[in-house]
Amino acid sequence: MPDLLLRRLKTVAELSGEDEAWVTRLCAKPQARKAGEVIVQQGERPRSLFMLADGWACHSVTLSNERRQIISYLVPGDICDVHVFDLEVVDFALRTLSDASLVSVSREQLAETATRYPQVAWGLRRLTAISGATLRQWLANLGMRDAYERLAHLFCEMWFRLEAVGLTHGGTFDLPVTQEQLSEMTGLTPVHVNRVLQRMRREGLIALATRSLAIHDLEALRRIAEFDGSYLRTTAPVSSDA
Amino acid sequence: MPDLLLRRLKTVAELSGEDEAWVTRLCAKPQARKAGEVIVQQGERPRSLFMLADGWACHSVTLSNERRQIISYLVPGDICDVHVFDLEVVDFALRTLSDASLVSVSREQLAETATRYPQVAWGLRRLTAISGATLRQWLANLGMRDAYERLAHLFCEMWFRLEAVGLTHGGTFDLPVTQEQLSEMTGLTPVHVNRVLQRMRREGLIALATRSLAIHDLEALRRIAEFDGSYLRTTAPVSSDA
DNA sequence: CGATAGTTTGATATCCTTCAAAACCTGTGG
DNA sequence: CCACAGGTTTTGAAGGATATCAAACTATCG
Repeated sequence: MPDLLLRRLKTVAELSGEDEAWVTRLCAKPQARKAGEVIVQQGERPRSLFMLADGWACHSVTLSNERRQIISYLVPGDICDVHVFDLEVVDFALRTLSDASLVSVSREQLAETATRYPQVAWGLRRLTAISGATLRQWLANLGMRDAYERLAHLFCEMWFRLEAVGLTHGGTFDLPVTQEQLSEMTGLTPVHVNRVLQRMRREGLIALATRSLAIHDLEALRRIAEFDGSYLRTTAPVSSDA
Repeated sequence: MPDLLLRRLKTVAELSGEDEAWVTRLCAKPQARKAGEVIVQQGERPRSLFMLADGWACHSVTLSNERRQIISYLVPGDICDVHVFDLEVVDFALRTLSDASLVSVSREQLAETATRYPQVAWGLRRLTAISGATLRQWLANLGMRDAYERLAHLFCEMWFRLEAVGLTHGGTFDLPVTQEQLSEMTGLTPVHVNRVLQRMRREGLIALATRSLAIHDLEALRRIAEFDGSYLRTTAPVSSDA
């Protein structure tokens, strides 16, 4: 919880002391939210930009008949959507998956960031670009892979994203998500997710406790999913521009 | 072909005469490409930002075993990816689907746009936001809908996107895409796509000629797909900001 | 300790894929 | 103008992956 947002930003951009101070100020007053709260409704006008300081959240789209798809999940250090202010209506909901802590950035603060802290702005752009890439990979995941591969891919991605913010401990990480929610992420049935998970356990790939996932054989998971994490782009940045 | 790019931009932002002149200049020298060419390879460093002046193109991701997923398709007036310059490597390929005409914008030109033509920059941001929304809807499409609904959704989307740039004529539009490619968009088998198309014809929803699609019952397609086009956001913009 | 949410199980139906071959176009060269 | 080549669409039969439904279990928490 000690500024994971700052930590995350620093993985994608070089920040000066002033930059850091500004970011710290932006993150000054995080709001606590309970699991399962709706932070932003599909169809609302954008009020502010959210960044996730702690906990998990997700973007989702809902159809009339109760069908719901999780479009992306957010872990600590992620920003929710930099483009919010560019459209008059947001096309997806933002919901917490676990108890969470959110930082809210106003339109004005964002504008000020752009003009006075270009490195921070650049970092935000890069994070945005990364979540765009993640979305594309996910689309590919749904389109090309079967259930087994899909879940393997998901777990690989989670592993690397959480590792980047130091949220893994010895092959294990917190997974505050039900199988039903995993099914909403993967476009599968809860029942089927359950069966695939059992298979993965039987094969010694993972172990799954109530709120945490242990990865026993990351290499195997990567092979199964043909996972190439380069889209998560965690290398140090080289240069910026205006 | 008379600047569809300009036309598209004007659907999302108010442009002054100078803005228009600048856009026209950017679009001065379009390059012609044949169908099926690879414009940008997965894994390349970004060289320039592409905008599609004419024809169809797509972004795609490929897995080793020949599996390929079309991540998004581009129609005239679309920009290919504003975030190219924010990452050191691009994570998806850009390919033409038909003979096409592409405008290429350099890093410097983009920077100049940002500093000297804020309205144009705003328009580009909005178009980017829209394609992000489109991507999310597509993900939802793959995750929640069956083959029949998926194709219905795709056709609705195509209809409204093409209409926005004046590329529909009396219920019909050019569709320079094989069933195989439709299958790569929807994550289905070519064979199955074929069967669903036949069903749609039998039901009087569409008619499909070699290179063009006639929508016979748009309302029915919308109902089937629960299509809500508001994410394509084609209303006039209200205000900008720095 | 009982209520409630989450996970597991089994049996059955369906959608979609796979493979392989046939039919159909469209453009090209003789 | 015909014939043929190559790509695209269509067809059929059969298998596999995933969904559906409903019930039994298992945790967790007040």
